[in-house]
Amino acid sequence: MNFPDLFDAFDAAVLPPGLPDAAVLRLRHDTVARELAAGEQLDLDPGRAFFAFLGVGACKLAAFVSSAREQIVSFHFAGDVVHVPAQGRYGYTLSALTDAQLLVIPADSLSRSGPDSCGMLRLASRETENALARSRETSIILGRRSAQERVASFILAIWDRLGAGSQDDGWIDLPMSRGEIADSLGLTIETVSRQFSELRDLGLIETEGRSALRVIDLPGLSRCAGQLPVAA
Amino acid sequence: MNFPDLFDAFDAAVLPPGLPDAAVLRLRHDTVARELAAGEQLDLDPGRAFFAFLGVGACKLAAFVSSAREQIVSFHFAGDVVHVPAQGRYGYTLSALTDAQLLVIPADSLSRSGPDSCGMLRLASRETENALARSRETSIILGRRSAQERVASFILAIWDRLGAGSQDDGWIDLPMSRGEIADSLGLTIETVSRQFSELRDLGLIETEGRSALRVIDLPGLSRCAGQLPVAA
DNA sequence: CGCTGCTTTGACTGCTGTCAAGTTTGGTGG
DNA sequence: CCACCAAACTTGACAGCAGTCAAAGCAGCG
Repeated sequence: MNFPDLFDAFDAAVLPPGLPDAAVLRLRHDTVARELAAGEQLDLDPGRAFFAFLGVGACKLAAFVSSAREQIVSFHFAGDVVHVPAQGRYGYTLSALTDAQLLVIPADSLSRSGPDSCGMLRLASRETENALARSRETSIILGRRSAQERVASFILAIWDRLGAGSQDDGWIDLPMSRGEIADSLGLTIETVSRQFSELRDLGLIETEGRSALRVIDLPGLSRCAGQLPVAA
Repeated sequence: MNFPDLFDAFDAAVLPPGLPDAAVLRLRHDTVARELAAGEQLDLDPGRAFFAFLGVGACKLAAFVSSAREQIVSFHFAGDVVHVPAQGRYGYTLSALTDAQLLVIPADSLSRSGPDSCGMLRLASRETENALARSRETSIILGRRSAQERVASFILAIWDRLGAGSQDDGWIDLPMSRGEIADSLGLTIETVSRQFSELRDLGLIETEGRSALRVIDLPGLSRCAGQLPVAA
């Protein structure tokens, strides 16, 4: 996918309808396309915040905590808009899990003044709010859940995200390693592996090779995740 | 403080300068003042998102996880703007730790269309972004830190927030209980209490009664918190 | 002064991290 | 097509930290 196609996809999927052409054109002007190979990391000015629209592939947003370990803030897939914050107490990096194509949009280009920029601002506000909601859910999972609940929650989330549109045989491919799963759940590789094995032994999931995964018993897995129905 | 005083404080502290009078007036019209006694909970439409400006007092924003335990998302103090999200997977509540006075502003009233509303949108966007940054830091702390590091981080954060403007003798009053601290750090009451005792035995802090606290050795406490200097 | 609820401390258990082998996987080059 | 290799994954043994259960100590308040 080249820049025009990527931008069109972005326009169709994300931009609110009815934006003035001038605003879209200016946004298009500020936007840059990037192609990342699997494992490659997006190199940006750490002092500025960005939004990234992921057209193709899968990415992780990670905070640098120490040389030994990073905390993965979120995983993203085709069609997602990622909020990459400016460096505060921690530095953030966006890296590709698979070959990826994305658009990079400086956050301040969405919030520039001007009579026609309200739509852009609303977009930025909405995406930031989405990111906030996801982040707060992450906090809840990290604060209160056992290893098994975390892994089960993770599988459910990935299943929700990748299972629907995937092939009909019900298998999905995890684009991230066990280590990356561990880094996103605040666990070690070994514990993640053990929990995968246990969920397999319980007959809730099936795995094949490093990355193939199938959920057999969705309600059972939800129970393992400690999911409560949303309080009415 | 009555409504006009509260709103003036909000205007002075938060609203960007140069907003059109009409926009400020409309915002003022959509804004409601609330007074909460300690322990009381703000009762809002759970289906809508709000911003709250805390004029006086201290509050906690909590997510309802199970009947046994809540996850406290953040603590807030006089002058803060709190983002109270609409109910998603979890319901959120804002409760007063001390007697509090606050302004409640529906989030959509900041994002309503109109040529003069860009300033409001920018405000909403900025506040949401602040909340996101704090939430991501929380995730990092919950995911990767030991009990002692969490408690030390918590004390440092509170000290930063309350220590500066406080009395000159260097004591601050914690408005939250050990249980609430535990709920915000993903620990149990007993562990929090043990860590307070240990930090006291280490000569890093001093406590008196339930709520009085003084930091004696700030660098030492930072070391206990496992703070890394921001990577250059 | 005595109550109630919060906090502290102690003993013990269990989960998860650490360390250390094995085993599998998927790719690479012969 | 097969053999080999490095990296990723799995499994086991063990230790340590934090949770659980229980009891005692305090603070604030009528």
